[in-house]
Amino acid sequence: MNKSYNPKDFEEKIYKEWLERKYFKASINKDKKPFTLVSPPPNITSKLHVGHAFNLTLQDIIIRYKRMLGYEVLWVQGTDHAAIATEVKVCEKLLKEEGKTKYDIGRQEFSKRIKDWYDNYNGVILNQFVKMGISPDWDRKAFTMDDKCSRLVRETFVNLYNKGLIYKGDRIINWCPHCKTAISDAEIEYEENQGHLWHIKYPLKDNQNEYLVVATTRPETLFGDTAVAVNPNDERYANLIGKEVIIPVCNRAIKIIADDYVETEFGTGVVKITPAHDPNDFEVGQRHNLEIIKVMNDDGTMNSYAGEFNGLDRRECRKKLIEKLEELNLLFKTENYQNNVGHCYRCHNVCEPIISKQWFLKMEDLVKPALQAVEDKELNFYPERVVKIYNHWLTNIKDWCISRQLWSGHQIPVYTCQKCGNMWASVDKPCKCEKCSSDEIMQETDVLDTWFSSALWPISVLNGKEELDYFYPCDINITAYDIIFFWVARMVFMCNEITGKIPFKDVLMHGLIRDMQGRKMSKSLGNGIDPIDVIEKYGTDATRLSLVTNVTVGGDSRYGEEKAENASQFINKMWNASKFVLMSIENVEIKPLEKCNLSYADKWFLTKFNDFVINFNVQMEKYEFGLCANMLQEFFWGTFCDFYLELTKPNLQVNAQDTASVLYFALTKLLTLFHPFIPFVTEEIYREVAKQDTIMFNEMPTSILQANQEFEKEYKFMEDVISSIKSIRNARINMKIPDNKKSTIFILAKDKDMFNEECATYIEKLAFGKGFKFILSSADLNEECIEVDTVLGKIYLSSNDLIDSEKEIERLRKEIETVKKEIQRGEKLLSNQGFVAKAPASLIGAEKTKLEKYKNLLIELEQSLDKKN
RNA sequence: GGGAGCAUAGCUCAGUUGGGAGAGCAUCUGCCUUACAAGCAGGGGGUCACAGGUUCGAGCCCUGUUGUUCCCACCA
Repeated sequence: MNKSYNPKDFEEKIYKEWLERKYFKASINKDKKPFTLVSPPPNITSKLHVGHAFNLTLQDIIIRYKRMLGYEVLWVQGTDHAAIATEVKVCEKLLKEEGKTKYDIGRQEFSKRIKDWYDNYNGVILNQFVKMGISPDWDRKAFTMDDKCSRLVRETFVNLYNKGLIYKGDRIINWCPHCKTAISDAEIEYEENQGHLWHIKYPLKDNQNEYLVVATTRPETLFGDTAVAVNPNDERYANLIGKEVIIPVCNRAIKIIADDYVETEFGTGVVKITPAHDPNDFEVGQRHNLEIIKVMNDDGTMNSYAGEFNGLDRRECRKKLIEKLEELNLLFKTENYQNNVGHCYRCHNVCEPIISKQWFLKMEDLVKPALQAVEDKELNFYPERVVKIYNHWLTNIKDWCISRQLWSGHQIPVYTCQKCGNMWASVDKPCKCEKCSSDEIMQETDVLDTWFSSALWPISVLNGKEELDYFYPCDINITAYDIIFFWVARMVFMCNEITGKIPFKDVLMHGLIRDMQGRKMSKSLGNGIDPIDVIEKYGTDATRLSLVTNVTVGGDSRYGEEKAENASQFINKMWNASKFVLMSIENVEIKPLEKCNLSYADKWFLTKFNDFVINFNVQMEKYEFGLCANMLQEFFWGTFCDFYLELTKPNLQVNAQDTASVLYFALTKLLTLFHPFIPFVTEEIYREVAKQDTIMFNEMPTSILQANQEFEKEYKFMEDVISSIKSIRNARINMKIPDNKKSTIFILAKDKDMFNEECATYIEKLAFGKGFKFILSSADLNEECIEVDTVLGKIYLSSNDLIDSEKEIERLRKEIETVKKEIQRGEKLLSNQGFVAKAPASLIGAEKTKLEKYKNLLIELEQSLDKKN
């Protein structure tokens, strides 16, 4: 092993070897139980960011953990085609440079460009992912535009279409004028907007001196008004119902109608009804058979209905129209008004609710089993509170708008005969009409929402029925909570529709990574951390460990580079401890643990280790990876290094073979436990220490001790030894005894049977400096010494040079105070009738024992103090 | 408008069915003790947001308040 830890020495090398040796391969193996991880693939346009790094680390931890527990693990990585994002990039970068639009080159050529672009980029993101050291089966790398995925998309569509679950219709949808496509409700992000509420006069047709005042936030839509509405019970306007008003500027007459939808209290109690541009107005229009007038073009400019404003952008039109209304004295007043305006989740431009002919997937029936599965605990969320969000969304869901007016993506597999008008869905492109055999058939031009294909991912990554039977349903989906609607919910109901089975049992929804101030990382704030930079500086292991340490299930976490530095320091510690073990086992023939002659220290450590491993596995099963990472580090550093390694040092001199064998056992088990978290360094050390090819397939320890091994007596005694060591260290520091003073130590032990040479050595080595010599004593000493009371008994340091009487008296006084407080506490607790009556007996017993102990200690301490005075 | 999370040491956070407030970083003190100064040993530092309640006992359970973050929602 190299002298110091440097991840650059081995991380890349090891990953290459893993790939060459096909360690990540997953295949049907009837001797093993499968474990399948399915999580949303990254967008092909992505760059690895901290969120990905965190997500991938969690996924790889569970995959490696389950692999080591003996499962046949399957984890497929790949990319999602992200139609909108890609199309925008190709249009606005590639084509713009050529001075062309997609319409100039036509759909066929454009599709070719898109494909080229995908071919170029597919793999870029995955190569970045490789840097995280993850272990998916790369041979199965998938892409949502692959033939296999595409075919499943078409099959699913046809199936749903034939069941009558997919329909085409005119509905109000969200239109992004920048992306020039419809988007679904889930893709809308509402942002607070400091806008205005304009009160506009609509003159009565019969008496143009009188008018109704209509309040609106989107005045430019007035060109599409086909009525104004009032509440039927609103007495103010009762006599006007059925009469007509004139739309200002537009000068068209529309009816005054009555509808319950109008709230009397809001605004003026009069609402302009624009069925083409507002979902509520659309419904009102349906009820009253109103005409539908669309006043905007696809790019957000006004059309000819807007008269003189024709061709102006909607925002520009609004400005000019208000000016005009003011001019005409038709603007009654303007109020500041705060409302929520929908923005496109991709380009962040304001979207327009607009009427449009689109394809929809009926949600009502699909959603039922998705809700039922959660109810039946067939589908579980971690943390559990996510269930509420999931249920709420699914119970209030509207039909899903699945069509997009784009040229990239899966084209809707619906065909229309130009001759007979027959419309049908087909998986493969038909060449003739199925009814009249005409070859004049046209395919729908729209493509499907990217999430339609994404939702099929758990199935589309599997090959054929046999794999489906073995690997599906999957075990877990690990995802950030921000895409629960896009991915998780849709995967559930779509996959269930296809297979009749919920696609995964557990969903682990982790939090988001924020900066140290708790802000979202974003380009505009410039507070983002590039995980590649962190990896460059501290290595993959440290990056991974820093991401998962100190996080809770579902909780957001704050991240700064210093966390990677801490993790790196820990790994360095592990490196050095391993070096020590390596030195110790050199030239030693390693014995199996059950044949070792165990020391007190060994028994103590193994007992602690055993408890730890059991608890570790319990937490891992609960997906408490953050807690596990903490526990591991604490155990390794605090228990293994700080105590056990130190305790083995004297034993190595006396009994090298047994001691080294236990050390070897402990280290290899520890490395195995750590491997899912920090795969590279554990592999590197393990190869060196165990002379094996890899640690990757080691059996994950679920216990350390055999069932018949009981070390309780030794364990308890060692706990006292350690406690005494701490007491002595304390005393020494308090009395400022320098390390280089020579002295003899005597101990008056309470339990002489347990107190052997071995335990004496532990105290000598760990509590004192090298100049101290230890002697087991049987009587009180008369000469003046420093006396330390410990749980084991009195310990005396004999050299007069050491004694600083004042310091010692001070220390004794301080300790007496502490002990008195303890006694007070115990007495108070035990004299509490309620406590004695209702607390568990074991607790009362423990408190009594403690009180007794402290009382005795107090007597001894007071005697010591008397002697001094 | 509805819902959820969070509030614990100077900072980042743990705290598993209620049973003596913890870790890391930072700070202070003493140590180059043959794995490790990226280290070792030790110390200081907390009204567990606030106010009630349940209980023998509350950081933990209940109610309310405040602050904060987020999600959902068509009030023109």
